[in-house]
Amino acid sequence: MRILLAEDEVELSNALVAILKHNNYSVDAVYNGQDAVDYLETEIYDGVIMDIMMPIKDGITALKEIRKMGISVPVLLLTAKSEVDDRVAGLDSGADDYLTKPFATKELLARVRAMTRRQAEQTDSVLSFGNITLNRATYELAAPGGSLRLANKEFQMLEMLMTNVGRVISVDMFMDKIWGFDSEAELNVVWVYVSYLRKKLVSIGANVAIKAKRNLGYCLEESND
Amino acid sequence: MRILLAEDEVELSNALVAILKHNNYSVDAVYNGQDAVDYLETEIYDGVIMDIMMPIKDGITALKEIRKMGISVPVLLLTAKSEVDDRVAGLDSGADDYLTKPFATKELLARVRAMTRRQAEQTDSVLSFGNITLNRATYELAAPGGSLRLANKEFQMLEMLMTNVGRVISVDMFMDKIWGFDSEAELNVVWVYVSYLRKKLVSIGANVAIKAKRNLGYCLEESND
DNA sequence: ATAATGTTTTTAAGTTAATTTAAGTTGTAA
DNA sequence: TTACAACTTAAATTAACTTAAAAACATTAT
Repeated sequence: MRILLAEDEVELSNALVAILKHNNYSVDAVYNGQDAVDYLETEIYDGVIMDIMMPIKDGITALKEIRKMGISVPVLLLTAKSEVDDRVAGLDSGADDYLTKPFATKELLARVRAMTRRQAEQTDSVLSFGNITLNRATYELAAPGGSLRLANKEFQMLEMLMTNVGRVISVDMFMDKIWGFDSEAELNVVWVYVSYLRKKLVSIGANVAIKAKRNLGYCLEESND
Repeated sequence: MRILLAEDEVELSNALVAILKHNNYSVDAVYNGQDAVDYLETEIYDGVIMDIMMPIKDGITALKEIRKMGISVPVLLLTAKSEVDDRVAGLDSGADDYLTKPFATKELLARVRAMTRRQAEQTDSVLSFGNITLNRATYELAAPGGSLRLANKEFQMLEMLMTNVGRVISVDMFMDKIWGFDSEAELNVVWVYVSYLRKKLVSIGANVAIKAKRNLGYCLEESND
């Protein structure tokens, strides 16, 4: 689940990124309304958390612009106590929900979940490629030879591979999306999980394999044997 | 019992959520008519409390839309003293009842009870899965080996599991629906109640079990032994 | 009011599974 | 044939889950 966070207070932004990452969201952070608009124009997100008071371009203006462009991504506005009027303006401009600062992280997460739930129900809950299927709701991986449940990281790796069939995914990309830029983890973990996944794919008789492209990364390929 | 509250005044909304939660309702709060329509389209509620004056889409328009979509959930309209005419329009548009602001919380609760009573009489008052049955009116849990009465939270947990057989329910979702965002309770309580329910299920010889899907949540499964 | 009872939440210690580290092994291109 | 990238495995660490028990809170009976 990809979230764009537009918040100019660096400390708060960093804290939110950490919290959201820890809750299995992929987060991109920007620090003003203009960047938010630019990012939303070129990338696809499942939800946006946007502060109202921001330099260069405020949250309301940014929101109006993206709605005018026909981008219907759900938006959660952050407002300070004193900005009551902005709140109404925000909802009028196409926000889906708002939250008053300061807020409990628990409530933020709940609202983000509520915001993205509809979105999640619409996207395909079962991915398939070759003779394998991956259930996004249960982490169940199935093939003719059997089925098993993947662990969190295993699932995220395979999900990335299956939603990017034909493209090569670099180790860095796995690290960024699954572990986060700032992660302390060694690149090694990616290799470890590739190894685990391969073993599991073989064990259930899958006809797809994770192929290494030396110096580039990995991609999923169907083995026609 | 799930209630959708559509009220744009944040203070009032928060107060009502607290009161309703305290009276064993699960409440989702939205702050405009459009969100109310969206929520009602995707989720099932036992009743709706809707303010008339709201940004983006007013209560009457929202009500008309949901009736047009064939959603027959009971709706209680909140109207300001000055909006007498709206009241008539509201009842014409398919509202079940209305209440004039300001109102006593006691009266609100009485009306909500009245509103949901019919609904409760219609919906299955006994859930069943495997060899267990759960009586929604008496909180009685029964299986071949005996029966017992569940406590409030125990009941709500099992009710959620039984109305979502086959789906995995996350700890966060339990927290959102049963305890509410603003709850101070630790995630831990969910684990504790799972433990209680398991013990009780075993004690009455149930052939269903609450299975943990690590990192995802819990689901109910029939054990075919 | 007070005690007795039942319910809910917290604490804490034990158990299991997932994740990461680290160190050794294999494969491949220059 | 060497150097580096890719891979594998086992052990160590960390996080998720389970359960028991006690504390906090609420309700009912005495």
